[in-house]
Amino acid sequence: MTRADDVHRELRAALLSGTFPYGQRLVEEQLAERFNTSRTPVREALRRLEGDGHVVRDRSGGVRPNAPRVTATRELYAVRTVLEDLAVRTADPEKLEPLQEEWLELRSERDESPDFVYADESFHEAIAHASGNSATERYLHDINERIRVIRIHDFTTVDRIVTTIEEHLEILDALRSGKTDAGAALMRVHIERSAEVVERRVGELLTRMFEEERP
Amino acid sequence: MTRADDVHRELRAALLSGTFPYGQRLVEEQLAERFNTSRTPVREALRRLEGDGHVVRDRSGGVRPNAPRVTATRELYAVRTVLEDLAVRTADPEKLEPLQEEWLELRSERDESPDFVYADESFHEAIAHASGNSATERYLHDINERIRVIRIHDFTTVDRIVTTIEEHLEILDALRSGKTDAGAALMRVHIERSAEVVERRVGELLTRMFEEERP
DNA sequence: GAACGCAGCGCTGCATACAGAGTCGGATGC
DNA sequence: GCATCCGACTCTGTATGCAGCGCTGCGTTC
Repeated sequence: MTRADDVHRELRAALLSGTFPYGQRLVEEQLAERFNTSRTPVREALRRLEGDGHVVRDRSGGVRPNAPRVTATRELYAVRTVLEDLAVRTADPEKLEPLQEEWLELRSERDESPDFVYADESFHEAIAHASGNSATERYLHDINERIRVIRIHDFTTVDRIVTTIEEHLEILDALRSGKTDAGAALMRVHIERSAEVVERRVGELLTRMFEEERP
Repeated sequence: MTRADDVHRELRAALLSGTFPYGQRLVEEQLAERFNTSRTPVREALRRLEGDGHVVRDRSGGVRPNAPRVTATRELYAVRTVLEDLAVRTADPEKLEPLQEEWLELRSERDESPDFVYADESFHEAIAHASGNSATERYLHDINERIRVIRIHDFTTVDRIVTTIEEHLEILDALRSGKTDAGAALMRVHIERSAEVVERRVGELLTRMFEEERP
């Protein structure tokens, strides 16, 4: 674990939690001081975050947090839908047993943690993994990284969490009984529902964010 | 355009053309000398290439070219199929007119350049662009980058080039007359054919590469 | 003869110095 | 009062030095 790894991980977490306003430039030297290191590891972390799409550079070389946009989110959901469809259709049902157990437990626990988005991501990535296609897995992971900053606000109500858990279990039921088409259809509806909720909230969310930014 | 950009671009081209044997370690200092610069831009370029999937790091920090594998190619083709399907179905037919003109010309020219793979890529990326979904475009571009090293060997025969041109024109015909489903079906067949040809050749190709590598 | 240890070295990770591009604000001219 | 120019400052891009890790190969020991 190098310092560049640390900075990358911590800075990403900070970006996702909204620590840095979208307009504000991320200055290498300031970040170096903040993370008690030199500019070199910070530079490296920033380049990686740029590749991850979490920051963008302006033409003068400055780096800023990448503000999520409604259009981009919609586009990512369109891609996600077809990739999840592919994953579901090629997933090996036998590999889904531990996942089912895990989510049955989650249902009984009625976990309301604000980190639910991570649990949700791991559900979808587990299905991609069960498909045995590492490319699908990688691209879905990338999409998750990009929409996480929005999706965090998808699970702020208990209602959404409960619905999500039920839908996950329905999908697993279908897949484990070999009803692939049914599972794929359920998955499609599941993702469309999430897209709707997210889209409804992202507008006001961004408005609020940009208002906070201007003192 | 910084030196890191230059090194990134040139090194990527060198990797795709097979300049560096797959087993051989890419040493920062040697690359710096080769590109007439210092280690810093080389480091940055290597980090980006790592993110692009063109190089991999071993646990001791060394960087090596990422060898294409049959499995990985097959997985990438599976993802490509569903993304091209999405692109075709959402492409704006009106935006395809210049593309059709371009490929009608290509047909009459019977271009047999070894760079045909780039023309082919630009066809598929143009359709993704016409879909107006930049995420689709980005992921398809990424896939093209990853399979190019293999696909270069897809177009070594005139036959494959002629077939490809005809199929491209059929797809455009269907899409421009509003027959979306037909276009999508044609595209699917088109890509499956390419996958078959590639898969048939990739085995022997890799064998040859690894033989050359051992003196 | 095999296994272990140690020294040498090659390479990466990190820190820091320097140069040049970009930016902002103040002074100056109209 | 407004536009413009100039200079100081800020920040990035690049070069380079240094420390430490890990590998290799040789010698030693059992």
